[in-house]
Amino acid sequence: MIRSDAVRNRMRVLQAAEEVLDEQGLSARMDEIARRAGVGVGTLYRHFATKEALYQAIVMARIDLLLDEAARLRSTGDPQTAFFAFFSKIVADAKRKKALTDALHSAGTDIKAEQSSRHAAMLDAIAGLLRNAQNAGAVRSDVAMPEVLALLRGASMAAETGDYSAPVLQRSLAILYDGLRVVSA
Amino acid sequence: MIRSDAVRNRMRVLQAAEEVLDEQGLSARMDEIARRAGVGVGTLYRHFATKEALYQAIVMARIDLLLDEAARLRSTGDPQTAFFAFFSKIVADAKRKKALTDALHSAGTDIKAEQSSRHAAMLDAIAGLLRNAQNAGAVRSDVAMPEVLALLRGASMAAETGDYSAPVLQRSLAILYDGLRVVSA
DNA sequence: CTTCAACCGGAATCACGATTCCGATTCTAT
DNA sequence: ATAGAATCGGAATCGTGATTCCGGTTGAAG
Repeated sequence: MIRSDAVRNRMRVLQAAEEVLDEQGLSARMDEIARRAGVGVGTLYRHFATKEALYQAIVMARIDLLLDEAARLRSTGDPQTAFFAFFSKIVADAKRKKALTDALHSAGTDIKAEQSSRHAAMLDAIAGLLRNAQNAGAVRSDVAMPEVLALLRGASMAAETGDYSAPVLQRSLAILYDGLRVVSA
Repeated sequence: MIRSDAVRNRMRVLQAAEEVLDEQGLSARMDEIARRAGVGVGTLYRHFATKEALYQAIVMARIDLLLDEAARLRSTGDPQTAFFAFFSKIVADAKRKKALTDALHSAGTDIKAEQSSRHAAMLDAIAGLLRNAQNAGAVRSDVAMPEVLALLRGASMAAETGDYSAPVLQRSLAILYDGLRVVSA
């Protein structure tokens, strides 16, 4: 039988970790997370063997939400806007929830199994939206995934710094989107 | 009288620091810099009171080079391309020489006197090139500095990760530039 | 060729967080 | 109510890298 307090604490830890990681990114301290969860660090470590593991859990949950959103956009919205909407969604997420960006992209480094599967799913989702948008003539046909990912990464990272206001970010994205649509020059 | 060996060592330290910081960014270790300079850490610290100070020295030197480049472009090249050339120059610099990006931009944080003067000069240089480009009709007139800085920051950060090949970065910038030129949508 | 202040090298010290350990506390089952 | 396994809390421990210290060296001046 699983102890009820263990369940409660795990939930608290997860919630506190999400808050703190979103606010401070990877540099957040374990103490802070434990304190915010009203729990000792020992408890925190019993639930998540390492800071990295905790981080992964949070990030993967968030990626799942994004994947849902992608699916929704693919069916609901029209292909003309779905792609840009999802792009914006990711950037907005990066702005509010720090430390998602690197995990979201991350080329090399040490990727675990589950993590890499989410990663692949994410790439598929983006590729799908891109293809639809291109078929619908909403995005120029000469852009491929690598460029899109690089641009997405840059936009996310800039947003993550928190140095730019929402309107400025909005205008920046608008410029970027114009570039993705344009055919001539 | 300043000892000749002291002068020699200072130069070595500076050179080694530049190499190491460019390769590894802020996370470079002082030991490594000292070793690379063929000097003890003690010597390193006599010349630069802190890692931060050393970092500042390197970054400011690099910013000066960029400022020279900006001046050259403003006089030599035509306004049509000067702006984009400088933008690319900064991004290329970020790719090769890591850990310049944050210092180059950096909104809040603790800025020292000299540092902030360079920072202001940099902003002026970019603003000047942007204005010229807009007057020449090379850049849409409805974009302002904030957006440009945000885009520059994003591009620099993405380049800095080293996850994207030169061709991909090139294509990404091309898309961005198209967005900056476009008038319609 | 002395002298000695400035300069060196690098071991020792500090600082800061992550992670471990273990006695004290609960839960759950009987 | 009671046992005892699972779970707690948080002090102590580790690891990593920046910074300090100080006995030994070395260049410059007389």
